[in-house]
Amino acid sequence: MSEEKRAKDQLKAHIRAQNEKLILEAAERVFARQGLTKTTTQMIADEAGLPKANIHYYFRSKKDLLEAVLGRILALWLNSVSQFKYEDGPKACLTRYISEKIEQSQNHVNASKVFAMALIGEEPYVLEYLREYFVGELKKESETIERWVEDGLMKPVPVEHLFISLWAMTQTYADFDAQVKILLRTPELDDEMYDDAKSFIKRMVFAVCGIDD
Amino acid sequence: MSEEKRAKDQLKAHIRAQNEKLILEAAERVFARQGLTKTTTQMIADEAGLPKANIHYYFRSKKDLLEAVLGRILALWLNSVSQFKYEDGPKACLTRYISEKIEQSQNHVNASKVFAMALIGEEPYVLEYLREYFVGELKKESETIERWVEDGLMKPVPVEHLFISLWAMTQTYADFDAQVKILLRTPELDDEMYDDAKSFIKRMVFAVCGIDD
DNA sequence: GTCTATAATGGGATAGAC
DNA sequence: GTCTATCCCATTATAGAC
Repeated sequence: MSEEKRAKDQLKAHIRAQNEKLILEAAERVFARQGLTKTTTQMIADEAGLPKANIHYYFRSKKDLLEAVLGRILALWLNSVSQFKYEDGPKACLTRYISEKIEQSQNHVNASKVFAMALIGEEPYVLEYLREYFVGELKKESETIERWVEDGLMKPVPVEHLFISLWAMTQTYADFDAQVKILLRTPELDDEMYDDAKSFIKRMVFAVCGIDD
Repeated sequence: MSEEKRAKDQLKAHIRAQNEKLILEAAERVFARQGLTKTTTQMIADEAGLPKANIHYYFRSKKDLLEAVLGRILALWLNSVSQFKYEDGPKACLTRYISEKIEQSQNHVNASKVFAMALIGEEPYVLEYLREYFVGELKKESETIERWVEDGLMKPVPVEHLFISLWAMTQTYADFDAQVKILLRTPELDDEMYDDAKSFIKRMVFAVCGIDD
């Protein structure tokens, strides 16, 4: 009997995990397309191919669902960008960082937009995360950069403003892709355009840091 | 009689102009704080100190009101940034451009946020404007830069990406000020911080363009 | 031109049958 | 765990008195 129960529980857990994933992915797409408030649970249900009541079965409220979506994005953000390693030196680390950030914009447009919307709307959930994790990350990176500066591997730069600029320049290709497409006169951004963005941003950053290109 | 009528009309026009301005300014603030969709006409009415029906008297629909707000912002955007002049040279023009863009972020935080929200939400009204005016502006600036490059006053740069980066770096201080404040560990952005941003962005741009600082 | 009261709609959430 | 039907509330918009 207890074995039968365990099997049932496993099945239930599996169904739950599968449906939650389905809903979260559908929600991310709809939130990105429609904006956080304009999005209705009905739209998410339609996108997921489920009746609306099921959305509320898996996520108590729309707010809970949004926070779950944001949670996935924030975890992704934290894991998809490498930390600086002193031994690798500024050129390799900055190259990798810029490449990864642009690739993030390229491969996770929806996630980036939802994050941007939440940030511009000052969602407490996102601000809390920034305070908790991002400030700490930045501090580590700053210390590495300062050692590079001391050791004459690069010129001194205001580290906070450098990172603010790096995020702005890389994420703008996802968040404001509509504007970018208009300016580049293209219906879609292709690999070459992202590569051009990467190269240009690297050139700027290397130039200001006094790193030979 | 016709004179009396004219006087009345003038008064009416004055009242209309005054109230429209009051509503537009209130709406910009609320749209920036709450987001475009979360904002209700009731909130705008409260912010303006008027009953809700008056909002609809002056602006048929919420959509009309949003477009009127965006219209003011777009006009401001177009007028508050100087065009490049060949004779002034790259250093003076880029300096002025960056300063003006940062000052725009500093002095019109709400306008910048509403614009960003409309852009991320791909409001047709804003996209149309970008296609109509911005692409043309950019083309003029590109031509000037290309002449500077030909005449050896600066190194060649991919002009579209340069402008995308310039807008991203300068507007991020308004649009994502919540993030900037967290990273700079400050409750409010002060003049000194905006000056630091200006200096750093100028350094980056001069460096990549090969202009002596 | 101003304002109260209300119509009309749409959306979040849930009860309860299956 | 799924889904239909429904409740309830917030919101846009307007009618109509002043």
